[in-house]
Amino acid sequence: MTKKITRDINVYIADDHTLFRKAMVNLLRTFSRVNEVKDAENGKELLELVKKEPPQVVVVDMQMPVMDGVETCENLVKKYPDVKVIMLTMHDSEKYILHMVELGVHAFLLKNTEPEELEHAIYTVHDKDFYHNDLVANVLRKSVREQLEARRPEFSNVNITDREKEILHLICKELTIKEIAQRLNLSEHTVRNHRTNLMEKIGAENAIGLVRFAYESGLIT
Amino acid sequence: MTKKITRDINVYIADDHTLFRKAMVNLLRTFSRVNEVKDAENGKELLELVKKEPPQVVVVDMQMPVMDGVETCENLVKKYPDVKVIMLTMHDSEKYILHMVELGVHAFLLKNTEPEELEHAIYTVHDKDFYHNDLVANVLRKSVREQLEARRPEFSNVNITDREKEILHLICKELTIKEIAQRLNLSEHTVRNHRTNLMEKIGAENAIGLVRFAYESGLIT
DNA sequence: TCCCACATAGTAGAATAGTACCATTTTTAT
DNA sequence: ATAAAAATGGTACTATTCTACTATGTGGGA
Repeated sequence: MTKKITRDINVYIADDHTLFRKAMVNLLRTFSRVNEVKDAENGKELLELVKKEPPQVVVVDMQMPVMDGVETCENLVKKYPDVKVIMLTMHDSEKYILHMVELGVHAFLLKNTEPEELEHAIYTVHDKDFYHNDLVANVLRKSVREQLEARRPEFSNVNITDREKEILHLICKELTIKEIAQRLNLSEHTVRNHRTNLMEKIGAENAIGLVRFAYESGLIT
Repeated sequence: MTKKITRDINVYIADDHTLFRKAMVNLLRTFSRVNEVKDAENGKELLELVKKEPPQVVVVDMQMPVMDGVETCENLVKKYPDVKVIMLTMHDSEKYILHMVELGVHAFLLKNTEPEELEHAIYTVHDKDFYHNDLVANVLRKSVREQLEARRPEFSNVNITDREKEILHLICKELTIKEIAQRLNLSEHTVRNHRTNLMEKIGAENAIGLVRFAYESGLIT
């Protein structure tokens, strides 16, 4: 049986920088298994292209005006579950990557990767659904392990008392000071003082900052 | 500069089946970078060996009497954080793998993998801390995605406009209405209306609820 | 073309949050 | 036992949020 490489993958690319985008189009066309290549200036254009004729793979820049990669990805995975999404980015920050994986991105590549890796990624997402490079794999592993840490409610830096912690929880539940005071059988003054002290300790400008802290420190999940 | 392969890795193996264990010892000795190889019948014996002279890598069978791989692993990563642990198993069940990663295992291999993969895994955990094969990577990814599903069933169908999203982001940054209005060159009234509409859509009692939504829906990470 | 969603802007008043202090009692740690 | 930290309650004031409406221009979809 002869081994014949077929051009079996259509790839669309979305990036707002024309020069980069056109260069990518040319590069993609040199990949042996890539068949048709189309390009879009932003996520919105890309969605229109996909609507007309869904490709096997799309390559999306995360930073775009009009409709950025995140939003585009959300739409794509929801409406076209068979289209594999490869996200390109300059940020290797953990937050972004984790969020992208949660959304359902099939590969996550930094813009300084070698063309060979992109080619490999395209074939892998097409054949096996997901391309695992070390970048993503390390983030995932760290996340899973940190979850374990987060399960025991200890704060890293700031020393928050039990009472403060209790009140912070209730604040995060959208309770007002009055409601918290009632629930805990305390004076409103007391609750307000606790909240003020919390803001002081955490360095928050307002209650919003408290909630942010609660989420980011893992107190709330 | 000449490239010389040094035998720089000591490997200990723990498995209760003598035949398999001894065969593994022989196999390990054929690996070009493996230096000393010692073997143990169970986790307890292994820990004693490690205590005397910590190796770079240990290979542990998950199913063992006396002290099984899980318990052994817990002990090892706690007391000897520099020793890399490769877990061997017959089960590819998700639960096991996730748990092992949480505990801090550095590689997870099925017993039917090729010797070459074991060799590669040993070098990788030694040089880069963690060996990511598809088995583990897929489990991790699935876990991360399932978490997302678990924490937002009801938030999915809210339709938030671009402007609202933009303002929600700024609210989460602890900006007041006044500050947001200034930054976006809008009337304070407009910003307030957007926020009110957001609260309506989301079903929030106050700004706290908006921030919660932003975090729990993954808008903010 | 007509309608609707969206973004924009407004008024006015009630409710709540936030600032800046101080005082007392209880618990905890040295 | 004594000092420190935490929890409680207070006054007085200002700032901001929240509610409940109305209204206009614009762009996209049926």
